[in-house]
Amino acid sequence: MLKEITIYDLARELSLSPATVSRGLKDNPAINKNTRKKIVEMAETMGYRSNNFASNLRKKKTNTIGVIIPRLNSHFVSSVLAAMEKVSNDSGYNIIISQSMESVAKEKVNAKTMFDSRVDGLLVSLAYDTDNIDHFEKFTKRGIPVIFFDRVFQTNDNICIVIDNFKNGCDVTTHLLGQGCKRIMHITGNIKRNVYFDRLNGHKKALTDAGINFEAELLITGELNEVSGAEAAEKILAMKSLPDAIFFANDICAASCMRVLKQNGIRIPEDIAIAGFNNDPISRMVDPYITTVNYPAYQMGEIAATCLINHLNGGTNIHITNKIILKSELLIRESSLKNT
Amino acid sequence: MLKEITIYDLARELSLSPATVSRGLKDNPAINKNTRKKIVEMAETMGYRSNNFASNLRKKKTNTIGVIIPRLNSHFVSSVLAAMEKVSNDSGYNIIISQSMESVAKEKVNAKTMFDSRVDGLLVSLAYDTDNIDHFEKFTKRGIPVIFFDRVFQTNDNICIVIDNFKNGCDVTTHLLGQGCKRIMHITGNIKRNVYFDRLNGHKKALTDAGINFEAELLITGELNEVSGAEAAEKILAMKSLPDAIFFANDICAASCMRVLKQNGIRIPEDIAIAGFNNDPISRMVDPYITTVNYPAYQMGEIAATCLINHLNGGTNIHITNKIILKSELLIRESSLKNT
DNA sequence: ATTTAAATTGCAACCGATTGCAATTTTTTT
DNA sequence: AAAAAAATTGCAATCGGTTGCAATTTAAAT
Repeated sequence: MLKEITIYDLARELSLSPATVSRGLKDNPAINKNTRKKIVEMAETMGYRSNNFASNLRKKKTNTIGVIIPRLNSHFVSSVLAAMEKVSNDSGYNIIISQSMESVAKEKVNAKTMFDSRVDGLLVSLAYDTDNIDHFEKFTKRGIPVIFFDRVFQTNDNICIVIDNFKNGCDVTTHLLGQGCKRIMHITGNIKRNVYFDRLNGHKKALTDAGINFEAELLITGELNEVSGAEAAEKILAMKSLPDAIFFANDICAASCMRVLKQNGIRIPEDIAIAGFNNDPISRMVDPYITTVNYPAYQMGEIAATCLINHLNGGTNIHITNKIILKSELLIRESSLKNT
Repeated sequence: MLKEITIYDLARELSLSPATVSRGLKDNPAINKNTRKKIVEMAETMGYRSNNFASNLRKKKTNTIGVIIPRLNSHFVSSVLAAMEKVSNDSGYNIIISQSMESVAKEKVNAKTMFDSRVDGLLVSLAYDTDNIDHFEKFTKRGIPVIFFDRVFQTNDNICIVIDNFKNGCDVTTHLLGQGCKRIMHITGNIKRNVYFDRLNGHKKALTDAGINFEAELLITGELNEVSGAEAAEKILAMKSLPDAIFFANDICAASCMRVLKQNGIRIPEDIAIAGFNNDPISRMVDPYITTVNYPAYQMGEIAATCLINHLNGGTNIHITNKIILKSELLIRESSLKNT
């Protein structure tokens, strides 16, 4: 069990003061170049490693960013996290990840844990049923920046990074209409959640523009997972008059539903055209490939983290910006192409 | 911007010493029950939160566990992490996650970062090409426990948590043989990696037991991802004599390959039976469902974390155990059922 | 050679919780 | 009621790095 080397050890060895050693290691411009060189070399040979706790204690800064996500189980989330991790590490920040498991209750607990661990900033994508963000107030009150991404709750003084769900929803439905579809179902999640709310409204807008009435019967809200996809299929098969297209708010649900429909002899896209959302790899694994909306997950993570870190480093002031909208676009594939 | 409350503030308010307050908050038995009660209440009303850095600095313990994984993009990894997170949080530990992106180089950097952040323990699943674990030596030298899971490198003095890949590999192939298959391909990853090596050997064993020679032509090693699955399909379609079964070392690759085969008119399982590995959700999203091996991911994460934390808390001595093997079993589905 | 300015380095107080040991108070025993 | 034991509480040092300010050294200006 080796002994830990401190700046005091280095100082003694170099006949310098700990203050000078500290500054030398931190590239403080007040330190002479040669002195710095000696310090760094000695640190190297003695196997010194800085003690973050001592440093954090004094600086009242943890160099840690907290990330709260609903669940760590989609390609989307994985990509976002990969980007956040890269950006953070490159800037000398650590990240702590925690999952709300789609529950506000757990989200609140997680927020408290993050608070108690004194993260310097927070990146959050909200749970399924979160309908206010009071539990993040204690952060803003203490001046700890919180940035929301994807699943957001917009207020006047928070920052959100999103895609244009309304426009994308509208694009998908417009595309389906363009394929001659008239009875378009929409299968989505909790419409209290911005992403689903906006996609639905985009869908409605496209219908209205085409002079078609939105029928409540053609809307199903659920969990948007594998199981609910299969359930949706059963419901659809039981309908007296089938839809000619289905727009899902995510690809997993679309793929799962499509499978059951196919098993029941429905031809995709001939009988029913299908479109999903997210460009999850699964959309390219099933037959036919599913038309979807490409979601710039990696970029979203990158931007969210960069934005937060810039702010923490005193660069750009975060509070000038209020909303960042990333570009996302419709990817048309076989599952929705009726006329070729 | 609220001021942070410290034990000194509580002490002043209660006319006690900081030492007593500290003990009171930590349920030290030396403190009188009534005093403790007063302290806790005052802490509550004043909104006190403990400063981990001061505590860590003094105690030389971080209450943080590091997790290094190849990549955060599979259902398997997500499940493992979910479990680790739960167990850790329940025991008052934080976790830091980092991805090696399947590269030893990055794995080494990550290990260094973890070391410098002074994690109390480490949970590791190795990268694709890691073939020694020297970069974890500095941990063991300092008495920091390291537990390997899934992708491991077994030596005499480390702990590994795994499934019986050999047996499972053997089971899969035996099942395929039982369906009357004779030319069974195996598509796998880098066979330097234990998991792939063992599955391959299990496969060979089953063949040998059935009196069938292993043909090198029937083995493909690759990245085991979506792309490599499609590539494998092309290779197979180009073979003069097709295999009658394919055993993939993961489900993603199996699903992707199956899709291309189907597009080329190959019937699954009639022409070629297919089996995967991991019980990834995708195995139940494609048509037909893919026969696979159920991998107890959540339990693996749970056990790995529990084991580490028990050790850290001075419970069981980790060094008595050397290897933990979890139960995993073959899930037979349509993709491999030739005779029904 | 002096003065003035700039560059280096050191002093010493902090950051906030923990803990061995001593001091004090309370309870029990004789 | 005095002595001994047990229960509480406090003192003060410690963990290791940071930083405002002062002190010293070196370089530039007069």
